Amino acid sequence: MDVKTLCLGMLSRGSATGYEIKKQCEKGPFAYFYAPVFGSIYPARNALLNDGQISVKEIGQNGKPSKKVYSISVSGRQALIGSLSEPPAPDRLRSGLLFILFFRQLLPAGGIDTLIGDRITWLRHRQAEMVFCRDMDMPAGSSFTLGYGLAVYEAVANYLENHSHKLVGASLRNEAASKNGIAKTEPEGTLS
Amino acid sequence: MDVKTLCLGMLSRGSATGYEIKKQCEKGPFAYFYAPVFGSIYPARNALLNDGQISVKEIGQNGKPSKKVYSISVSGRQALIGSLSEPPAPDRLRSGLLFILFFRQLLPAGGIDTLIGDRITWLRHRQAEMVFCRDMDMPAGSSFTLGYGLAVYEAVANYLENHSHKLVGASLRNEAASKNGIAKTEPEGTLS
DNA sequence: TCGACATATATAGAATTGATATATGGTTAA
DNA sequence: TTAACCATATATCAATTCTATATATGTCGA
Repeated sequence: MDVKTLCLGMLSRGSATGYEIKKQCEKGPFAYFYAPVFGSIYPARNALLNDGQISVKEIGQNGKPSKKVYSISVSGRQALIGSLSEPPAPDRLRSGLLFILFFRQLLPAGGIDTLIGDRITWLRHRQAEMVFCRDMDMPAGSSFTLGYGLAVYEAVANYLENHSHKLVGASLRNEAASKNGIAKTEPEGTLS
Repeated sequence: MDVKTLCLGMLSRGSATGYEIKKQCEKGPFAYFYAPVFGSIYPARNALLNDGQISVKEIGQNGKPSKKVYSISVSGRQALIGSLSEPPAPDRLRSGLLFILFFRQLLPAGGIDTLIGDRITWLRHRQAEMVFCRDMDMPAGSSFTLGYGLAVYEAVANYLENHSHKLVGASLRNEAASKNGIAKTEPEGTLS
């Protein structure tokens, strides 16, 4: 699913500006699975316009910069259905937090609990937003992906809450040991 | 965490070829959070070599194409620690499967259960691989991220197993209704 | 009234992906 | 047996996507 397909998907639910497409990607049932940046959305939207898969209607807003409201065309809807019919690419994730936690033993112990605590706060906040919109009237696909995102956030928040003490404890022990010149208390972890 | 930092992280655990870096990213406790492609790893590795953050030793393998084994340098280790000390960027996810399921009402009902079933099979397979390597001796950071990945896979597999029937049911009802010319049985779902 | 934030668009340069190419040896199915 | 396929190993290029930045205006609170 590339950015062009994502834009078609958003516009299949109703006409919108590029700005609105981006904002819709960041919240509600759509929030969990992909949120491209403006630098991706605007060029993709232009390409779709050139291909005739969407049309535009400019709306002046007395003084304010004018909106450009885009609508999906028949050929755009066909292209969307074509993309949806292809087998999905594997999910792609990049987590900077997990990278840091993985290499925790290279860092001083302080700050790791804050890092994890901040993430838990963020996750709980998102959950609250998502639960709020769960009550709304929506198609089965939307509520399914919303529930999926909620399930992941719940699992991650619980995991962090229940297991962070091990990580923090290991860091403190490691730090104390190295200060006293004692050999490290845990294995290296090498490429096998 | 960019690809250069990822390479430094992998090499901090022991010397390796570019090929080995990629393979290590795909399995074990590292598997869950990022796996760049060769096209990212080789250029990143070249840049690190030019910067003096890694060094190389070419090893001929009678007949076979020769290996280039890379090792992290002191400045590379410092750069890694510097990157690890910066606050992490937010996690980034792109899920083609969720995109398809979200727009399920645009597709024929057939095939959705297969799509979900295949994903469950894949998740259970990965879980088995990860549980296998959980028994090994590893630092606290590795077992923490391994457990994190396992928790997410478990939550997702369970969610798919317990909720896919709703999605498939809605699809079948929708399809039957549209064949009979009856108005659709579920809301549109528009941009608010 | 000054700074921060939301609405709205846009682009250039950097980073990353996807597809493809090369080469060899081992395994597997026709 | 021989062709097809997979694992090891490297590399590059075009297309895609991200990061950072720029512009413009209205609103809201300090």
